[in-house]
Amino acid sequence: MATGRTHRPATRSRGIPEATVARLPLYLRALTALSERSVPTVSSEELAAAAGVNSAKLRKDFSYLGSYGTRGVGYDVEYLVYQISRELGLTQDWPVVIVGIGNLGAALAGYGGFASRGFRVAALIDADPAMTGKPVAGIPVQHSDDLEKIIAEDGVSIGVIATPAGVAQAVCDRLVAAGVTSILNFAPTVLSVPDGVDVRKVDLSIELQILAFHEQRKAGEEPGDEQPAPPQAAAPVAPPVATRTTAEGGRKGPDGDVPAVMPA
Amino acid sequence: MATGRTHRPATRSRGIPEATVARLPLYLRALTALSERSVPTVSSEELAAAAGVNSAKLRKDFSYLGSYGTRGVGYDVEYLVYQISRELGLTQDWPVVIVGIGNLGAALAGYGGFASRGFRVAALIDADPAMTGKPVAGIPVQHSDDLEKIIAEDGVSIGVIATPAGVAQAVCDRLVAAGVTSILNFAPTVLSVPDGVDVRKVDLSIELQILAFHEQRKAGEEPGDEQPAPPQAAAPVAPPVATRTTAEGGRKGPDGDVPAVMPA
DNA sequence: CCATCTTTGTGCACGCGTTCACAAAGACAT
DNA sequence: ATGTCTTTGTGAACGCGTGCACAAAGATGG
Repeated sequence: MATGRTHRPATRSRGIPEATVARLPLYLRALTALSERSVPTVSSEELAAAAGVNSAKLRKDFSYLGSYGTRGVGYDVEYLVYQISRELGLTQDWPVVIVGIGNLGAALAGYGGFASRGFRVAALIDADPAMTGKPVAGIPVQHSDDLEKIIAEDGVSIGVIATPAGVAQAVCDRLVAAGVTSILNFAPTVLSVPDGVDVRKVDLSIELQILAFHEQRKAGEEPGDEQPAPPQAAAPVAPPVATRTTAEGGRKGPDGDVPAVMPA
Repeated sequence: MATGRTHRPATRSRGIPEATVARLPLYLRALTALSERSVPTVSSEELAAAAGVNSAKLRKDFSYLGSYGTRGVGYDVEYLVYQISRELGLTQDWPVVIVGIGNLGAALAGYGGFASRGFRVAALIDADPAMTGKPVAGIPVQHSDDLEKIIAEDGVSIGVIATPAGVAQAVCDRLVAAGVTSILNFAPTVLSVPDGVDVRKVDLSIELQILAFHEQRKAGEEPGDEQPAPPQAAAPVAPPVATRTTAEGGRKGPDGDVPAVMPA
């Protein structure tokens, strides 16, 4: 879950469970694909398979939206697409600003997934004066000095942060002060925001580390249930004492950040 | 959570809870920052604040790793960095291949977060012959014909998919067949893999849609607890009944996938 | 050596999320 | 109409994750 809710009691009084909300986009994608193939109806079983979830879960998810299915038949594809779109707020236009037009920011600007679902890139913002005016993905980059003005004029409420970690919090603060209430953060930092502002984070490094954990476990299992990890109690593995834990022959974390070893 | 486990019973016999594993990288980052500032020890309270979590949760998380703290004092920063790194498997070298060197793939190739934590970009792979040999982020792109060879030679077990959705499953299949057992998927598709292979997905579009949902709710609340969404009970929107949901209107999306609104 | 103070480690309770399993609802054929 | 068959919608049980609150551990000072 590369996500990170920040507060909010839970799911709201009579609302839809958070876990369900997170799956709705998945269902929507599968339904849209069916819609394009002109499939009129689908059963929970079929749709669940397409979305990669359990059919019981899918039915329960839909039950939170209302009774949109027909027993013995299934769900009307078009109708469901509409209902989910409406529930997610995709029937309205959401202007989005992307701050930090480096490699990643540029990739995001050109990402088709934005435009295709009600999201509109209202502006690209970067602090580098050399970037100002330069078109990226067909949109001219604007200087961060104008951040507040841009947000106010376009009524932007969603901001995407693709800046270096060091300035992410500062950018976040300015976005929030300017009126943004939802933030998608790609910078590897924990952002703190006032109540009422939602933050979701996408962190490539974290995802990789989670994969590495499972990968390591897989490798360590085959041999025969070997002791997964010497509880440090003993003396083995690089007793935190002065060792150099390979994988770090003296490399240097670009943004300051090394595997690091340890003196007991 | 932009994540997506695919199977696996839960957390493994005597292992660490999945939720905890997902937070370890977060702690590691905070600890690394402290380490660079030469802070010797830190309390659960301080570290929790830095990582943006609850201190009780943090202590419980660490308890799964062992008793690495000292009551009345806190945790030894360097020692904890080492323990977490080891637990996550970051003390070893993980060669990674990135498939699909478009905007996103290039951004990933240049992302510092990779190299900084034991991950090494072993190869960049793209199907476009025009890309072959061209250096991206200092690494020459290789043609996808050589995918199997590359993976075998470098002993790659982690693959990153940054291709268009249409070919993601095919690429995935090839990666798995070649020996990759962990995949980080950026393509907006549900990948199906055999047991034993882990898949995590990062989907920008989904994250935005979740934000839009909350944003819409925030907007709809102020007015005075207004009915958040007409429950459709009424007569409006296309009652699923007879409505033949025709053989499709004739809408068309870029990569197959449209906002999809609906004939009221 | 004892008292006090800080901070960890964890037992426990609670709530969310998942899954099973089945009754109810409706389509469809006869 | 009636019966059969399919598929939904959901009650109930279970398990994981979270957070409280406190006892135990150890540091520190006298």
